[in-house]
Amino acid sequence: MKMSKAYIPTLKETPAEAEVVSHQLMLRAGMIRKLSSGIYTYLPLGQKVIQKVEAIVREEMNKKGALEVLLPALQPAELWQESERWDYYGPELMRLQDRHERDLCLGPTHEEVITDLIKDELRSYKELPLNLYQIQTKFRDEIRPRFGVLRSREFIMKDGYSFNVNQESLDKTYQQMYAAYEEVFTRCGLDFKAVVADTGAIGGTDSHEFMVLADSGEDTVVFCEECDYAANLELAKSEVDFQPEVQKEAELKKVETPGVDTIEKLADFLDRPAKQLIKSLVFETDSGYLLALVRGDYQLNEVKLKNFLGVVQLEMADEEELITETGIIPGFAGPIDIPAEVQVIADPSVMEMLSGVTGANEADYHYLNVKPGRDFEVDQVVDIREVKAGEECIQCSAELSLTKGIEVGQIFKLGTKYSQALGATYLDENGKEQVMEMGCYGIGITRTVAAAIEQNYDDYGIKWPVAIAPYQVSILALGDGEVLTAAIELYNQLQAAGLDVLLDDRQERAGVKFNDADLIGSPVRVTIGSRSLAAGQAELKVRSTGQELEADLDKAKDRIIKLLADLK
RNA sequence: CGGAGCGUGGCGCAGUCUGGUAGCGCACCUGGUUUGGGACCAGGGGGUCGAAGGUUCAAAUCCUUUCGCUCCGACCA
Repeated sequence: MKMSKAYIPTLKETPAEAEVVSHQLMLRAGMIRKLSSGIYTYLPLGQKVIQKVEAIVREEMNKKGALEVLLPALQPAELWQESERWDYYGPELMRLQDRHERDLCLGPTHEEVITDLIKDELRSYKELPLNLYQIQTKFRDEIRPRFGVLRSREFIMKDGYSFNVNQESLDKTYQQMYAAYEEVFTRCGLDFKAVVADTGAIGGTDSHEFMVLADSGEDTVVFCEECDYAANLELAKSEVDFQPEVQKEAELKKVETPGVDTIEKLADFLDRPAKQLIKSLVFETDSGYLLALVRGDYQLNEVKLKNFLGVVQLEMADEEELITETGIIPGFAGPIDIPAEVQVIADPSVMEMLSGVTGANEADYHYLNVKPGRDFEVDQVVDIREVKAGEECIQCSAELSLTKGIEVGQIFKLGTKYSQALGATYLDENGKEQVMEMGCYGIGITRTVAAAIEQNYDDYGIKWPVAIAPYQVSILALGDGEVLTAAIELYNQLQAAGLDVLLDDRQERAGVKFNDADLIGSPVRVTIGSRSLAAGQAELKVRSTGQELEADLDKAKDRIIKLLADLK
């Protein structure tokens, strides 16, 4: 592509609205423009990168025998009511009505549609397993779109769905997809980790997320320094010795603690470390109130609690209702002498305490010397705390670390959740009707593009990994006449060799061209000016490493091809 | 939804407190000089000041309502 003919509107200044690097650079490099909150237009350069990522995904999916389909984005409410997600999915689901006032939604994911298709078409075990995928725009009415394309309301996603005869077959497909995902993200040049993940609103049993490691990530990944254990913080477990150091049992004692309604204030007020306090949090569930206890120095992990309770929604109790209905006062809540109907769930970290501190369920009072079992009973002891860095790995006892990640893909074993609800069954060898086992496999295409930038940039712009660079080579013609002729000659040679090449043939000063080239971030930059031309040479520079070298014009093509090959 | 902030030419902003001819930088167009890391000179085009209503002789500026956008939080791929 010649720059003089291209539409790549680069920006010198960073738009004020862009907070994260990928958002800033995608705007500046002329890849995207915002239409509305969380809704973006992809300009030619952005579209080209998307197509590169899609091509890699297609290849790897096809290699595993998955088949591409195109599914409706607009879907009838009935389908979602059948799977009960019309209610469960919540306000995130983009809903609308047609002129007949029929309820519809814009698909955030396609389990319902695909299962509906399959249940009518597939009847025999002989036709299974089947693995279908789609790459298309999906919609989520995000509460707060942010970070540009990383969390938008409209985004491109690859979603795959497998239908298997049994668990064993599903396991096999799942493994294949896991392998395909590793291949996809490796080929995209990303530094990533596959981690054990929560299944959330999609549901199912096993799940892994593929996380691109970047500081701007919204997820926290827990991983072992020694073995292969890696999990999303939402699910991560650790080994911890909760034996209290020098603590003695003593008689329960109520003390006045005016205005001390947080763990921090309490630790300050009593001059005790948080680990000697018990944090009590009150939630509202379908079956009433629930008191969750963790040691003061831990954070409650709501996902763990939700999963234990088997609920999708979990709300902190409304203060006023809580006080009138149970007498529990937020800030001074505790497990001692609370109404029997309030369920008490404690983290193991609490149970070993000999002399803790809890709220007294009375404004401005706490209990000292609290001992679980003696002073209060708990209904369940469950791991509901958030893992902290430095704790022991549950697999090998080595130290755990935490890092930030951007989720670019997730795979699930759905089991029979949707096939059951929507009636996707088949006849087995014995002519008996069986429910299909399903799996689903997603990759955020547009998010992957942004994640790649989050991992590959410097002060001057993007440093594209070769495989997904919109153009592998940028040629800067610093002049016209012979210089331009030589540049076009090399441009033609490289294109003939199958490369995507961007030729800067604009009537611009050198500085402008250099800066745009750095911003757009082609892996290899070639400069041809009167100086180098006089010597019969072109100057090559590798964007990622800064490596510079000169090549004779007649050998430049081969040098460039070799450079690119080495970069992979 | 709670908290904070912002809407002035394509982009970045000043002007708003204290009402009085709508400005600056970048970008864009024309001509000239320049030409290896975002040139210079001269000339030029482009703005319902987010929208509606009100106060006033007079509103970007004051008042009311409303819409949009961004950030923090809850939530989530």
